[in-house]
Amino acid sequence: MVGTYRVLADVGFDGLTTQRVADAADCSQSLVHYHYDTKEDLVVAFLEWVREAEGDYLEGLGEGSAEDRLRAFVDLQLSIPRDDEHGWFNVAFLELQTAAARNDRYRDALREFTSMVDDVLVAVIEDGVETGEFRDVDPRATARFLRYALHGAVGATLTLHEDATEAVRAPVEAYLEGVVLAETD
Amino acid sequence: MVGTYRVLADVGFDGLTTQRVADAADCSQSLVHYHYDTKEDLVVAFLEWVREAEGDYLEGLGEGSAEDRLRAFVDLQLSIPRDDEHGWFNVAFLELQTAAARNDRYRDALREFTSMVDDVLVAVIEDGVETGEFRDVDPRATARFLRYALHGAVGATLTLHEDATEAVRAPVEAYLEGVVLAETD
DNA sequence: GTCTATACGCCGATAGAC
DNA sequence: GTCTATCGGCGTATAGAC
Repeated sequence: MVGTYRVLADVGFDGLTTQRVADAADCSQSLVHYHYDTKEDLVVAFLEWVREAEGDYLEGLGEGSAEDRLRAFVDLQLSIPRDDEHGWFNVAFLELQTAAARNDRYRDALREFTSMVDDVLVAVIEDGVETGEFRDVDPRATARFLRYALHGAVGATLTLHEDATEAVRAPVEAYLEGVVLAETD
Repeated sequence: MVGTYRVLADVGFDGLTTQRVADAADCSQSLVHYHYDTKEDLVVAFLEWVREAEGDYLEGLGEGSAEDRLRAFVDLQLSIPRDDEHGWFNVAFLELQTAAARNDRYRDALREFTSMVDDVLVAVIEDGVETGEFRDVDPRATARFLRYALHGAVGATLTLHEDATEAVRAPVEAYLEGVVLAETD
């Protein structure tokens, strides 16, 4: 699994081969097939393995107020670096998502990621609405809109090298203030 | 070029091979290489070819007021169908975008698409700001935020089969009313 | 321009020894 | 569990005839 992560970061999902995973794990290619019958099995197992780490990652939102946690989420998304191993792995993760369009098993596995994110966001927004920090927005719809916007920005940064993660900060702020956060004036 | 389009829609960028393009164009594989030295050349030429069609596509925004044209853009993006040839081609286009992360030539070609979209959107928003239909928002930042949000939603619909294009309509409307459109009350 | 034939490599997966 | 060896297939690209 660790080897798979490195290979994905190195050469992308497109370049993921059982031989490269074997090299990264310092074993023979056939041993990879001994543990995972097919390459598809390997990938699905990897996605389940990495999902647990993702859970911890989302814990990084901390405690604080609903507004703090929402802002922490935005920062977390927009702070994905472009040139280190983590960034390159995220590129591979985007490749995997497009592969999911034609592969049911990948799609099911990846949907659990997005629903995990949504659940966290929905909880934060519901909390904010209840305490009066936020306006009376639809938590689920707002969560998904925010997820899509940030995902789109991160994708453009990682793949097209747009300066999206910076450029989008102000508009996101405008959205939060104009639609989500309770008016303070 | 037409054959390439069909192949991409059929089997995706991952499944794009010179042999399949040859089959779709009803010629031999070597003839493809006669016209395009490498597969990469073929893809770059294809992207330039398809960009012209994209220009016409964006003309579909029509005339109308700035608000009408902005809404037309949103509808245009959110009405991409998931199961016809056009939808599958868009999936392949997403694959191509992720490939751009590791390929300079693809990246340059694709950036021209996004800057084309941005230019159209910026013009609409500038117009709206001038006429007073819109508030005094930053046209470029607003355009990109909107592009990212819609792109994220379309991507999730096409790849993960989320019902994003529907779910996002209300939040987008809330964004337009709460941030972009001039207050009418 | 268009073809057939082919070189050459890498892929996923399996067989079989240890 | 782990290895080496190997099969069959498909990928890009090229050579050379017409």
